[in-house]
Amino acid sequence: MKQYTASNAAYEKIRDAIFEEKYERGEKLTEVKLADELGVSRTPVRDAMRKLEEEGLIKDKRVINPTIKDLMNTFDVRMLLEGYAVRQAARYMGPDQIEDLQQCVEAAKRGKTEEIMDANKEFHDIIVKASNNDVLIDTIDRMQSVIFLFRRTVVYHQRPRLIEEHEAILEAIRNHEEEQAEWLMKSHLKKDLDFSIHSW
Amino acid sequence: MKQYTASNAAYEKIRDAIFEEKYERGEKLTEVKLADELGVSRTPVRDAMRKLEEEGLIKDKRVINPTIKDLMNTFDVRMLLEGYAVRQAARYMGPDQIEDLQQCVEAAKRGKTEEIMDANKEFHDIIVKASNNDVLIDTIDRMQSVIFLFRRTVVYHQRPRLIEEHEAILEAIRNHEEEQAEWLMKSHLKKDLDFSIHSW
DNA sequence: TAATTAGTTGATGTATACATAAATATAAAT
DNA sequence: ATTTATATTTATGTATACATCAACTAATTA
Repeated sequence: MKQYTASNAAYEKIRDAIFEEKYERGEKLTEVKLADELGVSRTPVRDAMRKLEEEGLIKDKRVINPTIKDLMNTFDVRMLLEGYAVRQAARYMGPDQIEDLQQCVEAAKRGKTEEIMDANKEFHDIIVKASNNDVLIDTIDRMQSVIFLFRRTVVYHQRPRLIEEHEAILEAIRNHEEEQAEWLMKSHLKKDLDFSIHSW
Repeated sequence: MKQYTASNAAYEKIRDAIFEEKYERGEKLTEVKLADELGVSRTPVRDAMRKLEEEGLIKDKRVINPTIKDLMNTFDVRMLLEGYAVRQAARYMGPDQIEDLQQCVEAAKRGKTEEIMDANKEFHDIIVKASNNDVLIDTIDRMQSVIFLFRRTVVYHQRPRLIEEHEAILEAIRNHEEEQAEWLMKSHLKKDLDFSIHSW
């Protein structure tokens, strides 16, 4: 269970500030300055910064400024892992989980910006979980922040054909077409990558 | 560049103590006790423990006790990532790097326990680096500790046919046979996994 | 006896003070 | 003016004190 410690609060605040570009890319973050801003001591700030270094949002005390290559690297790994995950999904997923995926697709069709984003994220999360591999799940989880940082969410939520691609993946899962599911997932992620790069 | 801070020293000592089973699997590690043993304050111990939690050697303040499933999960991810890496190696590696791999194989043939282990580790490291993907490199790096913890090194260094398998992979790389290299790497890792499980 | 409560111990979270190291600015010298 | 050396500031590393929280023990009561 997640606790409400000053460290966690600091972590979330700093992370969100980075997402909202309150701190610029490449900007040096010092412990005292952050501690002052957040009204806590340096100790929880250090904890938070360590966690942020883990997920790659901070590097050498500076807000990262991901390059195109960084993003490509991230997506290459993601394609491998989610490709595997969707294969497992196509093989083992039960009707109830498939129904959950269906719900995500529906929700993304109806909803507004924020909800669309959430539903699409959930779609991937469910598939990743279906891998039933904690190492894989954790690895993908750690990459999310960098992806999120890179992506301009305002633009991204209306990426063309995204929902159709999810639907196609869902169909492949439903029909237990592993090979097809993997291929669809990989090309889906490839399009995500290209879109992210070009809308940059 | 790595510094000689008390935090780093604490990290290495605790890690090695876990490897040497000075702390039992599942044992609860408290900050004060470790601080006393290492002759430092709690602060660097906390830093060290955080780092160890990152790489999965500690979970919830306890030394992890990896299950067979944990190991299988780790190897499944490793197979995906190193499979990809060796493909890149087969495609792009230059003669000098191939020579380095050759040296690893030679060294493993001649050397003694410790050197054999190092040379074989180095063989994989070179291939992983050839992926030219930092995200992938970091991900594999983080998994090493758990693999090392699980493996009984005394037994492992004499796993049958390990060197021959490395040689076969090297040949595939030399001949730019991507598909073959990937297949060989994956079955090589599969055998590693099986050996680790059965010699348990 | 089982269960609840109070009290005690121990562990972690947080703030702060001090020490060391890094970075920057200032002055001197070529 | 550029470099070298020195001084000053600033940031980080480490120790320690205190506060809070959790775990355990003992005692009281149903």
